[in-house]
Amino acid sequence: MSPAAPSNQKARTILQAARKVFLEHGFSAATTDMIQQQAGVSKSTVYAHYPTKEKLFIAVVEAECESFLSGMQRIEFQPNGVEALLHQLANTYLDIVLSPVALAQYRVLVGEAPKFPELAHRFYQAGPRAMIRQATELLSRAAEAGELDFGGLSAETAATAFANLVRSELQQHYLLHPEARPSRAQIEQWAETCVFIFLRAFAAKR
Amino acid sequence: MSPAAPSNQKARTILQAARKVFLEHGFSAATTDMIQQQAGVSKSTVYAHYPTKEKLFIAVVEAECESFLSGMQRIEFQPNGVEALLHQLANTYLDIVLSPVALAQYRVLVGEAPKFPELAHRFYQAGPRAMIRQATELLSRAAEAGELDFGGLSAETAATAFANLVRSELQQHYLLHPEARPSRAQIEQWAETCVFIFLRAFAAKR
DNA sequence: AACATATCGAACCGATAGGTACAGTTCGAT
DNA sequence: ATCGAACTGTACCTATCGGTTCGATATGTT
Repeated sequence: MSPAAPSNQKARTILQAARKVFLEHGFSAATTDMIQQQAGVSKSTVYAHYPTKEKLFIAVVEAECESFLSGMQRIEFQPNGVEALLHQLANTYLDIVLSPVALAQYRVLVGEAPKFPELAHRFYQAGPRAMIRQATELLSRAAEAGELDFGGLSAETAATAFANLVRSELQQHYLLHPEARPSRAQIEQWAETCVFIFLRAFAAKR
Repeated sequence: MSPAAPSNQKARTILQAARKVFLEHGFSAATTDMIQQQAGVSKSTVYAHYPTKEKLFIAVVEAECESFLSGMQRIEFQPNGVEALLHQLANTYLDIVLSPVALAQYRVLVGEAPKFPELAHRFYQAGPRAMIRQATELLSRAAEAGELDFGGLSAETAATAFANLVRSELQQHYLLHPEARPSRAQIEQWAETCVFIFLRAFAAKR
């Protein structure tokens, strides 16, 4: 089964348990006992793998950031027309941002940002910034193809606006209403609205 | 000085101290000792006025919500032209949202939303929703005056889009970078960008 | 068989948390 | 002069926190 195995298996188990507990309670309110119990592991084992609660928290968040980043880069858009591209972007982004895990992580990281500034920055880069980087590239391709006209704004500014327009309203709502669950219909309707507005502002006149 | 006075003075002192401590450390990490010390008051006095730490936290947040609401309603816009109106709206909103106090409160409330759902909802209504309500009214007046054309969207949807476009990018950045401070120039530039985009989408063609 | 490693379980440590108890003090009102 | 409410200071209670220690046990390797 397991004991004397050179187990980094246990390390992963602990990390998963810690993730659940931290995302559920935040850093301060989470206790190492809860994590140990959730992992089904003895307390000594936890501290054999991670020296302190803080380091364990950092390990959890960094792992989550990496998975975010690799998940974003795997997304590929084959644009047949700008409108379809924008729809796909908006829906994909909202699916990620409004997932229970992402909302929980956002809550915790924002709440603990004063205590873990570097960590908050890493999340900022791995999450929102990565999205904007990708959107910038796709939108500037569409502009090169003559389908969009930013009217003097940079592609990055337009992409920033679009990403924030898509994200912020629903994200804020569900950040502050943790027991409510977003519906697919609501997501799609808001995505539609965002695409409509963006195209009204930036669709090239032909 | 004070003692046997029927003092709600002390209650206010304690509330102020609690506000500072809670906004600085969040709920879980804040201690009643810190609050007592900050207020320059004995521990017994704190518990004479507020039965538990939780109730004290709730009192702090509700007071802050009320002050938000009354502060919002006091704002008056005398628009001479839509563009000026949008500029004023954007700058005013950003000034509020990016103030250190508002950022700290947002961090705490988002972080503790799972533990205090009703409180988070009250904040949602007193903050973001109040802003959107006001923006909706002003924008629909501008639409009635023939200066805006929402192209089938409701005034509330347009106002929601504008408010979120204005707020989200910078707010997210400073939520996750607590030690950085927004500059007036940055605020005004982003406000300008938002007005530009909004007008490109919704300015009535004459 | 023997050893190293990983784990367990539970006791244990010092610190600190939220909250209470209580004896004494200061004031305003009667 | 007295009374009672508000307040202070401090000691105290109990629970729990993060973290350590240690003996027992079970395994894989040699």
